[in-house]
Amino acid sequence: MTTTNSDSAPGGDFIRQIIGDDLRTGRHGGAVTRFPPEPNGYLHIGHAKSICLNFGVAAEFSGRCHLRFDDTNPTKEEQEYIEAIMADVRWLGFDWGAHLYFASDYFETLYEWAVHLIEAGHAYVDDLTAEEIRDHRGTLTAPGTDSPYRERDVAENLDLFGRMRTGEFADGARVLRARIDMAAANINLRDPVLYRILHSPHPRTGDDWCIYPTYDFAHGQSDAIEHVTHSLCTLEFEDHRPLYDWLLDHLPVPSRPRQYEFARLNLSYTVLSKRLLMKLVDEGHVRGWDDPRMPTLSGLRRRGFPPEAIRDFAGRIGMAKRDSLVDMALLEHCVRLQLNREAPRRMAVLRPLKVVIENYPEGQSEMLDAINNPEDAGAGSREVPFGRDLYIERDDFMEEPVRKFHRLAPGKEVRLRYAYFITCQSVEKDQTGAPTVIRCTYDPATRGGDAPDGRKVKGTLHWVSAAHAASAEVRLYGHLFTRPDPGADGDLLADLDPNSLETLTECRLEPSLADLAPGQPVQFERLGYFRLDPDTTTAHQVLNRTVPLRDSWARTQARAKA
RNA sequence: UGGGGCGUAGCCAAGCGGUAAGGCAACGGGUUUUGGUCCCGUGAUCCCAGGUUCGAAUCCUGGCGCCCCAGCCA
Repeated sequence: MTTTNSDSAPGGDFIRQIIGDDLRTGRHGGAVTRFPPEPNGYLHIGHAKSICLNFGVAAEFSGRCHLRFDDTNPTKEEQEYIEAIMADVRWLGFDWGAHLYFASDYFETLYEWAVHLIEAGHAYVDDLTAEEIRDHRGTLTAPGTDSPYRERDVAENLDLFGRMRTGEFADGARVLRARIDMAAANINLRDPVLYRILHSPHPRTGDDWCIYPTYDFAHGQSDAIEHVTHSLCTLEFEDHRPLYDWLLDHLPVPSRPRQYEFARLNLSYTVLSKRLLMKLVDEGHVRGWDDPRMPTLSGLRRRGFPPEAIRDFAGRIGMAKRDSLVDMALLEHCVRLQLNREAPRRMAVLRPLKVVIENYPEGQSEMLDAINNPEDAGAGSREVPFGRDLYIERDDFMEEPVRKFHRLAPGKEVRLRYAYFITCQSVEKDQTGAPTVIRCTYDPATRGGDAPDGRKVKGTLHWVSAAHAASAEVRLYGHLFTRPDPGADGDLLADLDPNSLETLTECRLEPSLADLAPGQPVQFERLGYFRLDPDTTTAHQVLNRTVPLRDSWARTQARAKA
């Protein structure tokens, strides 16, 4: 038995327990799972939970995991999504090897099996309209009534179904239905539709078909064809399991998969529904599926979330059957954990405030050593230029410091990281009273940041040399929504946070950042983790803030205000 | 008043009749040239009520609450 993370119990979650039992008792020789996306949108972090489960289980139980597209509805599916989904799964770190499949690969077999059902009297062609079928279905508490076409004989059903295939009828004119029980308490068993007429070209099969199987008629059979042993899906399919089993019971399938359901992921301050995400994109509330505020894998990737962090997150949230709302803070924690290990440190000033070191010679500069990553001795160090004119963060100066403010203020001494102790001598302000230039003196004896006399300073500030700084645009992201459960009051858009994106255009970076590589995460000391955005050009760097560093000072201040 | 699920700390989640793991968050403390990281510490009797048992979060009965299902979507 393998445990992937510290918090999983010896037996693993209920799914791993079931699979472990099945292998132990010899029910199966190995575990075969599948991740079955419909190519009608982009993958989001909820899918990542399923991907990590399916591929994870396969790896842990020496089995395999297939990537199978559930492409049974050509009116909603596109090649663009197929490619994006494959790229996302790979990026997340999983490999389906040779096992790439499409439900559409099985259309011919599925058709033959439909004929098999008809011949056995288990399916019939129904001429009722969609509305009539709905009316005949009954309600949650009242049984349905049989369609007048339910007793058609086999020959007529066969003839009609064949003519459905050849394109003789218009969309919606007829459907093929399973002949089960119109009075079943489970509505999915009230003669579910198996095939519908859709004169629509398919991304994979083109114009070969004008009838397409429904999800219910394709999924379980596809599992069986691929010899999937454990078909893992979300809770809303629980009601479909009796139908899943019924179909396998009545068809000459080559294997017998079983379906198990787990709770889908809900994450606070965002939505995980392809429909709602598409709405945000279509209505322009975000810039696209890969907007860094989106919970899509492409959005998280652009934002700078490492795939390792998402996998770690998937392991930590557990796997159960109860509805839950996972705290976004847990995801951010996983991101920081990973980035703290791997991201080299740099200095950047997001909201610059000019500092002049009055006793530092004009025109002079020097190089100072800075450690690249205190968490990784192998990361080495670099040189950072220092000079008379510097920039510090506006937040790091207060003319009238509040209690416990450890940063720069008139008369106070602080350390400039890896540089010198400086003391604020005077402040220049504009008409509004906002500081424009801070005049300081430095102590040459504190080069590197240590005072030989042993004196201490409370604060250490990041800084950038004005003469050497590069300029950049930095985009800060917050939650897309203002509340943990957006839309709970019925109006999703009303819960959008208008301040979820803040763009800063006056940022100053230490010169070594000029050759930051595209996929390279970086920590700006005291600020957070950042990564180049694809909007970057040779003339203009754009960085995304992946996630800020934890900031206990900001928390203390917020508490003081409240 | 139909069927299917689920109820353990603010949020996740172990537990599988033997006396409530762990993570996140929060709060306190230590280390610190990032108010970062790291380290230490602080919280529950398990939806409710009965019952079985030497012993119940775990078994039984009855309530209560929440989620899903009436697409020719998946």
